[in-house]
Amino acid sequence: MSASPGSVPEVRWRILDAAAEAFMRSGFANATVDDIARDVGATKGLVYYHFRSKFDILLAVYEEGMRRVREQVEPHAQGPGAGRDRLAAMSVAHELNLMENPAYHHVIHQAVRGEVSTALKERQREALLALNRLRREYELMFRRVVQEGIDDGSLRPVEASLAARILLGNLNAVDMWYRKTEGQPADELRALAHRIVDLLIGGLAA
Amino acid sequence: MSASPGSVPEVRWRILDAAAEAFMRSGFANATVDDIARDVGATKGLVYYHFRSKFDILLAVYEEGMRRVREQVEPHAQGPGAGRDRLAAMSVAHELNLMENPAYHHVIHQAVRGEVSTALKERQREALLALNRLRREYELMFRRVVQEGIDDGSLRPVEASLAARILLGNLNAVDMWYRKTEGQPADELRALAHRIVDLLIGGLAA
DNA sequence: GTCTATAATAGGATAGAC
DNA sequence: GTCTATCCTATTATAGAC
Repeated sequence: MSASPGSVPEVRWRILDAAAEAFMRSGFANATVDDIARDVGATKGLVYYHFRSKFDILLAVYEEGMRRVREQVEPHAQGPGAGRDRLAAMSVAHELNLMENPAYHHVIHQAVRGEVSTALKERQREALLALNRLRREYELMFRRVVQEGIDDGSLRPVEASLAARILLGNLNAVDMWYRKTEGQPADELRALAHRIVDLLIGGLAA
Repeated sequence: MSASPGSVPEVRWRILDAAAEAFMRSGFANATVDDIARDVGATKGLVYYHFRSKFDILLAVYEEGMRRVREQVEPHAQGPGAGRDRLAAMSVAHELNLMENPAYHHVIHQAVRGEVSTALKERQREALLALNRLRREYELMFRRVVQEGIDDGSLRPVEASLAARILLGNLNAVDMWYRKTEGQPADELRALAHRIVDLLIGGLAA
């Protein structure tokens, strides 16, 4: 498949996917550019033709991962429904996106935890900071909806910032144990996501 | 303070603490033995006198972290109380231990996620697997108590294994944002831990 | 026990052929 | 665009002085 003018060449996506997988498997620092190239079925030369450095690949994975999850989640934040219902819809969408793109999310979490810091050029530091700001805004969106839910009475009057952090932390914790299984039907995934969100919002207590 | 015969020399602890901090700060792979030595106020030579390799330091941190958290949490698993109450007590103890030893827990999480895999000697592979088994048993203890809570009616009849994973995942997610602040009073920590556990077990719903 | 070399090597990055 | 060959730096680990 040849790339149309101005579009992103297909091999770039394959590198991104392979990199996300490798970074998840071994951690960013342990994964080598050779690993990535091998998974793509090529050599280092190709990778360095498309990306300036290993860290720039990480940035691209981070950016693409955020683009995908925002696209799915943000539409649910607005709307006329109760805060609790919007929060649940956002949470399910986030969880589904995570289960469909585990490697991308895993890489984002490594970046947020700061486990990717090597000696960075100014340009790269800036880019990482910008992405972390984007991530922070994404988290604040959850907090805003929690607050709206408290205000409209659909959620318990808890501390919104703490509750939002815990909710999102929990949603993300799934990346510790969830692994995509080949050919798992979409409705099974949806059911799992709903059960998780129900537990988080509804609690464990009888 | 000189070490009594057979006891662990004090400098070993300082190395362990410095290593845990460095591994948390930069990730295991990025942290260098020089970093650790500098934080101890010594040079590499000292570190390699006390540990055979960087990976062996990780193993020691992992082991010590698990020892500390089990010591605090396991006593709450038994006893006559309702499952829900025991689960809450375990969760608070786990959370307090995490907030008091964030670096140790952070390192354990890296190991569980498999972000520490370099080329390992057989001896090291074995040790890592043994610790991961220990961790798994620790998690199963939570699941057992969840099941007991369901059986005695103090918890909702959910899927115990999923609920336990989510609970523990959430408790651990705190390591993403919590940072010890100097001289934070112990009862403030306790209050925070209780609020978190209350949210997790009681849920967000009104 | 602790330090100062220094050996050994892996892996990121680049140049240039094709 | 992609590959091969090579450079080069950072870092683990060791040897030996003190």
